[in-house]
Amino acid sequence: MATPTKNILLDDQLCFALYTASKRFNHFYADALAPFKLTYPQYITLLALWENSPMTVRELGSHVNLDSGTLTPLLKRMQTQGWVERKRDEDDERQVNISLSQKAIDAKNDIFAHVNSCMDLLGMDDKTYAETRNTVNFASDRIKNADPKKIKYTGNEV
Amino acid sequence: MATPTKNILLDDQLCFALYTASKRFNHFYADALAPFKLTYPQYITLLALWENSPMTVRELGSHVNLDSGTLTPLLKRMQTQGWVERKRDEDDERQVNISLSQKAIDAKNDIFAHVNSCMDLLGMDDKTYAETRNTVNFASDRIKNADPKKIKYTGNEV
DNA sequence: TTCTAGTATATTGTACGCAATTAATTAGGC
DNA sequence: GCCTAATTAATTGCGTACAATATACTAGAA
Repeated sequence: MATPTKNILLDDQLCFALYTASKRFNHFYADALAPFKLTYPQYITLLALWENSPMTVRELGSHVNLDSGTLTPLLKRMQTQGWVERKRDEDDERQVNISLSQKAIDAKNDIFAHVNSCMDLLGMDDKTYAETRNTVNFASDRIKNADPKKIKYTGNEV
Repeated sequence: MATPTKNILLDDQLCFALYTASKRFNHFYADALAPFKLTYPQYITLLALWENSPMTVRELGSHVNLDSGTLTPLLKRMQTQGWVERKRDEDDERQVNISLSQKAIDAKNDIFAHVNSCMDLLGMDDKTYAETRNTVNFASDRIKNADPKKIKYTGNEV
C-alpha cells in the first residue's frame, strides 16, 4: 500500500491566512486612504518616496517589490492625481526619476496623522504589533528562499 | 506647537510585511502548481471543493473570501481546463452549483503529494508553522473588525 | 568607431480583486 | 394571485500583479 498523502485543509494553511490578512488590510487601507483618493499600493509608493526622493523606477521597485509592469501605470495615475513627478534622466535616458510633488510633501503629515488614528482601531500595542510583524517577516524570508522549481513532479500527467 | 506626528516607515509596517509575504507565497505556489497549470486562487478553490462539493458560487465565495466578480470568470476558466463543472440549480435558477470534475477528484492525491513536498522546502516544523498561522489569523481578525470609516478625517483637504 | 552585451523602462497579455450595477428569480405580505 | 423586497449571479470598470517581450539607450571590447 502506498504511503498515505497528508491531507491539506484550507483553513490550516499559512498561505491562506496571509492571503486573507493581506486582502483585509487592503480593504482597511482603502477606507483609511479614501480621504486622499489613494490606493494601498500608491500609499506604500509614497511611503518609500517620503523616505527617499527622487528615486528611479528601478530603485522604487526594489523598495516596494513591484516591477515596471505594475509601477509604470501606477505612477502615471499618481502623476495625473498630482502626487509624483516623472522625469527622464538627462544623463542616462533609460532611467526615469520619480520625485514627490509639493502636494505629496504638504500632505504627508495629514496622511500620517489620519492613518495613525485608523491604526489605533486595531487595538494592538507596539510590542504585539512588532512581534506579529517579525513573525510574518520570518516566514516571508523562508518563503522567499524556497524554490519549488527544484522539486521534480513525479505524479501522473494532468 | 502641534503634537508631532508619529513617523511611518515602510519596513516597520505590518501591512507591508503581510502584503510582501502574500505575494511571495503567490509566487511560490505559481511554481509549485505549474505541473497542474493552476493559479493560487484556483488552487484554494479546489481545496474548498475537495472539502465540500458541490457548492453554490455564494457558498464557495464565503469559504475562499472572493465575490462573484472574481469567482465567475475564475470558475469559467477552471471549467474550460476541466477542473470543475457549473450547473444552474433546477429548483432555484438564481443559483449555480459548482462541482468537482472527475479530473479534479483523480488529481487530488498527486497535487497534495507534490504541494506537500514543496512545503517541506520552507523548513518550518509543524509547531512553528501552526504558531505562525495563528499569529497571522489573530492579526487578521483585528484588521477585519476595524472600520476606518468610523474615523472622521479632520486634516486639510487634498 | 562600430559592434555587442547589458541595462532601464514601457508595453502586452493574462489573471485576479472588488465596488457598483444589472438581470433573473424567488418569496413574503396582503 | 399580485406586487414588492430580497436574493443570487453575471457584468462592467478600474486598479493592481507579473511574465514575456519590445524599445531605447549605454558602455565596453576589438
